[in-house]
Amino acid sequence: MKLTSKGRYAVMALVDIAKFDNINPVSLRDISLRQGISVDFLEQIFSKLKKNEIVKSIRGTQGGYILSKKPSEIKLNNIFDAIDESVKTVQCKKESKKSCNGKSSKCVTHDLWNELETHINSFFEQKSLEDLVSKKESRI
Amino acid sequence: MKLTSKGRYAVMALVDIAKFDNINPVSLRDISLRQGISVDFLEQIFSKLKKNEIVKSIRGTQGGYILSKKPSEIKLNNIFDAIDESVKTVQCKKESKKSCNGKSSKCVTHDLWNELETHINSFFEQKSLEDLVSKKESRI
DNA sequence: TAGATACTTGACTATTTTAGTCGGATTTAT
DNA sequence: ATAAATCCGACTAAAATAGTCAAGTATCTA
Repeated sequence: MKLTSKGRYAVMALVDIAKFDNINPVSLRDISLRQGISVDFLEQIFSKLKKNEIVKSIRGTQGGYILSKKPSEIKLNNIFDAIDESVKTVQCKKESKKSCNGKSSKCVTHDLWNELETHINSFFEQKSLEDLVSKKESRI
Repeated sequence: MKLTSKGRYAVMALVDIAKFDNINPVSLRDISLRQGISVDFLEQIFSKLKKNEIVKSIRGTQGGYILSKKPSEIKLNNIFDAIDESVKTVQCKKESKKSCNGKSSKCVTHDLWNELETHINSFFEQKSLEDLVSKKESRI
């Protein structure tokens, strides 16, 4: 199991935006420079983030992106869902019924993978952008 | 993030073996028939499982594989480690020091990915083959 | 209003990973 | 001897990943 660059970059970029005041939009160029991610790749990612209302865009000079919610309201699972990078431990959800015939171990492991998926998602559901940003600021 | 077939198959195959008494070796052909996994692919997987002492092999007719430890002593992380399928949330472990320059968000997310890795691994470390097999037997 | 900046969109591509396949060799019970 | 098994390494098709590229549209500023 491994995390993709797309997922990692999405979080990095959003943390980058969250660090700044939400007043001024942050351009992809700035994020690109600070985080070392190509603008073209960021465009792809932000296209989906926008479509799923994680960010809002402002076009034109001095434009960029701002978070569409407060950092505390943006959980990691929202981000991963938005960019189609959520956790998948089984290919076919409907397979469970067919294969539970006693002979196969699929039945047993199917439950296992679902448990695993739930376990990982609970992590993503607990962490918000604010958790990541405030760590840096070390507030009381 | 997703689970690979190799990892899923490895667990399925080992659960299959664990269901039988550890007296008689189980051939890959039998596992193949029961679980619907090609023998050739199973060979690859078992080569590594053997190298990492998860299973023992008996060659020749009536040969096959047996678990080299008790099901309760084989944790999922042992299996995933054996087949190089462990969790990887960061590419480069040594990158952390270089990139923590204050400008980048890498520092923050680096900690996050490590937390995630630990979180997932704790799941794998708790689950043993026995947990999976006994679920089927529904003992008191 | 010209130009620069920045988002928008969709197609394209190289590389890597995945999920196997294939061929042949060796070992061993019957 | 032969059949059933593990062993071993090379090979490959398909999919996913990690981008790149090109052409457009909107908006601010001088």
